[in-house]
Amino acid sequence: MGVTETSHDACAPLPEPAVGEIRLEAVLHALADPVRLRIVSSLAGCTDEVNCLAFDVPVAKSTLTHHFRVLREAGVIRQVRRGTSRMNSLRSDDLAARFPGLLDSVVAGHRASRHPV
Amino acid sequence: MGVTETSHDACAPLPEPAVGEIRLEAVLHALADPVRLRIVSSLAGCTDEVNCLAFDVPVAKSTLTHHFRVLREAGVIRQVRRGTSRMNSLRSDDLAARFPGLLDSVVAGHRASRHPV
DNA sequence: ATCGTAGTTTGACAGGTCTCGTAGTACGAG
DNA sequence: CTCGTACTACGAGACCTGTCAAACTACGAT
Repeated sequence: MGVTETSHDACAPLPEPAVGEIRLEAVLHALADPVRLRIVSSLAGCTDEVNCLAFDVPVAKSTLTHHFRVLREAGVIRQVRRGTSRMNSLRSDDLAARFPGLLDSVVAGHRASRHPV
Repeated sequence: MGVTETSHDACAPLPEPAVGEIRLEAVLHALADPVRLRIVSSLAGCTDEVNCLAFDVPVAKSTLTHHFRVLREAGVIRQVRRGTSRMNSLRSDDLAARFPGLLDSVVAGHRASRHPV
């Protein structure tokens, strides 16, 4: 019986807004937090997926869960279940399609303000 | 006595951060509110200064004062006293210098999402 | 089957934000 | 000087947010 694939697809991304549903205010609000900005900046750096606990932000696990949900529900990131982990990736293409240049300028601005050592 | 000009210059802008002091998170937070986003979008449209009550946002006067202060303290707008009015203008150049492309993409995104009639 | 790892859920708390109405200030016009 | 206009200041209330700890679930490894 091929129930495993239909009932709960282990590789399907968690609930997220469609490209056309992404709201500007939600994205700006999601990016306006230092912890989330740092996460996004990190994600923009590496090309492939990263699990949730791989970020060196000084917050508790549950707080991290909260921030990842805000980012996902705003349409900034995508989360996919992979074993016991959640792999996160930026929705760069979707964001660029809806708000061209926004993500790039934010990430660039964040890097610049964290004055390169 | 020429006290009038030195003690309180009627044309000096109200307290605002210097260009180098503008923080990305503060700007994003300032833009993440529907009322303020609308104000900024309006200001981006007309080239010259606009007084505070010239915006058709559905909020009380005191609320408007609050929003203008948030925008000014974030470094998004400049306020200058002119008679009994406060003339507001976008700090487009300063923002472009510090976070290139940010303001443009936000304003463009806001206009686009308010689906053109 | 047992254990450890990764993450979620819940409840709680402190603090911030948006909103308003009312009262007050500053300025120009008459 | 008096009046109206434009805006600010000061609470106060409702709501939202970021944070944590503790208990829980889901999965893989042994």
